Amino acid sequence: MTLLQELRARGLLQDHTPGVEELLTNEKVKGYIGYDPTAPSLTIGNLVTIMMLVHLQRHGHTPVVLFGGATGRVGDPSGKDAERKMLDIETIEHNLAHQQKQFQHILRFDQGDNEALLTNNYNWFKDISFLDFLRDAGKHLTVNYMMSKESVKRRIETGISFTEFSYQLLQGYDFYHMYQNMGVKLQMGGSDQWGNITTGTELIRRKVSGEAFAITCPLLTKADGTKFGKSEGQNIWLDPEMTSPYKFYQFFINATDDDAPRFFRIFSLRSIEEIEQIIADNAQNPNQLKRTLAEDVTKFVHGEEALEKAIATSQILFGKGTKELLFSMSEKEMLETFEGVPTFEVEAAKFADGLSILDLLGVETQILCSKGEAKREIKGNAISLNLQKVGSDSLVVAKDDLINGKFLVVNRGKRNFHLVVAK
RNA sequence: GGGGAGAUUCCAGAGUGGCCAAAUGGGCCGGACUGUAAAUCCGUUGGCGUAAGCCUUCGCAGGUUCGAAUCCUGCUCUCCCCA
Repeated sequence: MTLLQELRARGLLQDHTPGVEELLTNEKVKGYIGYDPTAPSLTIGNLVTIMMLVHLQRHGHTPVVLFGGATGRVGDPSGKDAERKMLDIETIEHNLAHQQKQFQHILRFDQGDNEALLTNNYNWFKDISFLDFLRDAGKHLTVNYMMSKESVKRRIETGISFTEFSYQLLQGYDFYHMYQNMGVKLQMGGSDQWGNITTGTELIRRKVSGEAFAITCPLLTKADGTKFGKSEGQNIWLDPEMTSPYKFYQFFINATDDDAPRFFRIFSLRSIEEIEQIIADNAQNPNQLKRTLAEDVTKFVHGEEALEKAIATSQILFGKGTKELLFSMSEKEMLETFEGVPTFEVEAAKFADGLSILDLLGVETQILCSKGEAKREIKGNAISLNLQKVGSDSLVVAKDDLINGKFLVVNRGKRNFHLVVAK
């Protein structure tokens, strides 16, 4: 199976330039994807294109990660309705360092003939003067050509700064530079990047009569049409400090049934044959499919050990968990189980003569925003303490309610757990 | 440059002197049903208070009034039309 066939089978192929198939069968190719350091961590949304790099490498080619240390300072208009906020340089450097670490878990950087490479376009842009750039890049493409791109057209009415307008030229220059200096012939990315990518292939053609190639993947959406990658309005990050492996695992468990097969094809490292087999076997059992999906991805991103913990926690919280079980757990077990569950500390003394449930929820912790909200939620039967529903907002939490004398498990709704630690 | 319209609670959008913490829809959150899913139905959606009630909120700053989101003045911003 060729790379292209594999990407297609996995739902990771939207579009490609002619001749890619031949290129990939005839030679070992270096292919890159650019990532803008606009956040301290990569997100699960980024993971989609990262999978393209993973498969590229698994097919014996060389994946190249390009960090937009320079272009991240400018902002890509693609898919944006409004001008983007600029980040300061310290933030960008900081983000970049973090993202770099994450890639080291995901791609293989230590493997002889096709180890992954990593570079930063600041390396070359920092030495190019504006005049040089106008001569070397700007001269070769017409404004008419640049304006014909969808990302630009969409913004012509509402306004686009010269800076964002120029973005495709910068990205195109990246491709050109890497083509010339690193032998990179392929650029991949989300389908929203098609315009920017082809600016690159065009620049390469015009400047050096070279031929470069592109592959894009569809933008991943959920069955309900909303953007993939957020949970309760929050981003799912790949950094375990920012999104715990438990939450990460839960993100997939909570996927809509209809999405599970698609997600599974995209994110599982299993062979496509095995994937299809598992999907077929679980046609009547979507929950099992989602479990397998969640396990595969969590293991891939966070490792075996983190996965085990995420599963253990999930089982206690959603499966066999009872108040009695919680009280039978040791302090160590508690901490391990609830690692990754949002945790709040409250002074132990406050429990000494009883702490009202409203103060606990709305004042002493940020589980809820206010006492008013706490009252509403309790009235709505949403709050549980140590896995038992709180029926009255006049409940007082005393020392005896603390597991091991220091823990409280509070949940709001059936999915949002919190750990309160008395200190 | 001239003329017009507008800025309301997360969003859209009612409200044109007291009955307005502000209709309705969407979203969010929650409940029921299920399977930690979707769909559906239901509830909630500024803060404090057990409550009566109090406090903050309708672009910003003043003013009129017993009382203003609603009236007046100035300011800022947005949109539309003409030039």
